[in-house]
Amino acid sequence: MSITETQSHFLENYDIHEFDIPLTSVDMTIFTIEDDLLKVLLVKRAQFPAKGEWALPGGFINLKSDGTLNDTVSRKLKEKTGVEISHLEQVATYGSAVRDPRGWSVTIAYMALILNENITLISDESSEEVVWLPIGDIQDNYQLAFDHNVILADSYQRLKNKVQYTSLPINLLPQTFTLSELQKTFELILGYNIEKKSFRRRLLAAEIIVETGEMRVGSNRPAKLYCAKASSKEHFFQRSIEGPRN
Amino acid sequence: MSITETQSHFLENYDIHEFDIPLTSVDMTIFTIEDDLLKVLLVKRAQFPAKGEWALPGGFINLKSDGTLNDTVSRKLKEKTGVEISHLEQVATYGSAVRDPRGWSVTIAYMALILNENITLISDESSEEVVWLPIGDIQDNYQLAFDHNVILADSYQRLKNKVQYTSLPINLLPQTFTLSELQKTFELILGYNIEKKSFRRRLLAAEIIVETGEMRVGSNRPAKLYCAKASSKEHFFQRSIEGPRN
DNA sequence: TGACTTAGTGTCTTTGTGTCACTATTATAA
DNA sequence: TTATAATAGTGACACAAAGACACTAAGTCA
Repeated sequence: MSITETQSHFLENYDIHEFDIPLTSVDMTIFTIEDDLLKVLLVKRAQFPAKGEWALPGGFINLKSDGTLNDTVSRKLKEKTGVEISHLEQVATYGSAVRDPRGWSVTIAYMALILNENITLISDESSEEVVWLPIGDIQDNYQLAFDHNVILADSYQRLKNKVQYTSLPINLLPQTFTLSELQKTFELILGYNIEKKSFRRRLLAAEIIVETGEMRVGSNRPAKLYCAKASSKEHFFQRSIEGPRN
Repeated sequence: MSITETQSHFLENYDIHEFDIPLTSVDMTIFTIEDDLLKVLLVKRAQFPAKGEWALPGGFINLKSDGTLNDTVSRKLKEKTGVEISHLEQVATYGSAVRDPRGWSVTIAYMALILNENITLISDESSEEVVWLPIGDIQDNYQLAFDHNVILADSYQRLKNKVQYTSLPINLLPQTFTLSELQKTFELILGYNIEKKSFRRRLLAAEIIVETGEMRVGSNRPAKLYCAKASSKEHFFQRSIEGPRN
């Protein structure tokens, strides 16, 4: 037999269930800004295990319909929020014998940023409630299912790190925005204030946003509106942005 | 029934094989420095699928003996090289319906740095050959099994990125080393030369290495020997190190 | 009209890196 | 013994980008 024939033979007789393999799922930390707070989407689980507990949304890969892991995650997000993702990235994969009572399990954790506009959260048979909760509130007062507190903390840390040297927060704002609004978004995530002049210099020098010509009018002096260049929703700066030195 | 009793009942009747779950494995890109070259460990697969092809080392989780994913990876590394890892980090997780001919599969990719000293590579029933190959050579001339060329490229990119703003290369050197040796290691990985003065200023200012008091004698002027502080094998610098401006 | 608020700028300081010529200390070979 | 090459290590200025902060600009609201 040739190598190819032998391999075909091998595959015909291959039974995936013959070996012990871990349960494998995806989970996601979906961030948005609402009422000047950084919030995360949580679901109350309607099924065992961890029935009735708060958890990050997630689920199993559909081996029939999902071609890739990204398909699985996009599908899950759409099931809960009905919207497209603005920014999605893998954070880390967690696997151990004890993190799920059903046995050895692996979960691939993602972080997503979405714009909070016209979103209606959707419950289904797997989740009896779906809500946005402020990140600080969750970390202080919520005991999440499985190891989701750890996953949440890691995702938040990743977000904070990236906000120090990328333009990620643009993904949390609408099409057009003022520099003050953008700075406010950075500050909400980082948890400290940024010097106005440094911030503006940095963003304008990067040439990743463009004046629309319109102004935001409302309270006090009108502000220039900007929109992001298509390719610049994840611009990497050369240096990190710092907080106040004293 | 209470919630707890109901959950026990659920678990007793839970059969992991009832659902379709993907095949889940780990793969690792193990880097070392040998003969002034950055090299990666490859194995020639002795088993189907991809029998006879070169691949990154990896394998399945042992649900009995491995408590965590890290256990799996450490075990695999020890099987091939017999040594402990100096630095290990998760790079990314790859999953799709087509990356493995056996069906839907997920692999969690790790990157490891090890010191190339007194290592004897070990073949076993799963790999008929185990070798160190220069990274450039692999990328130019080797068609690896599965999607391992992509995994290798991503791992190498991660390494290069981190070398620009961390002290990772310390993990590729012995206990004591000179600043020139350390600089050479940075340059090998980055692929460009660093200005000597900038490099030394940066490392000394970070206070992550200490003079041992000994000198490396040999050719020409003796050089001070340094050793890394325990906690500083992954120091993060505030700014990236750059190549020459022109 | 004047106080208040938010938008946006001018400019000096600070920090860390790039550049590059210079000194220092050894091996090696004439 | 001395010159030369090679590697180790430093001094000093230039430059880039961020921090600090006072200032001007243009609106709202009483």
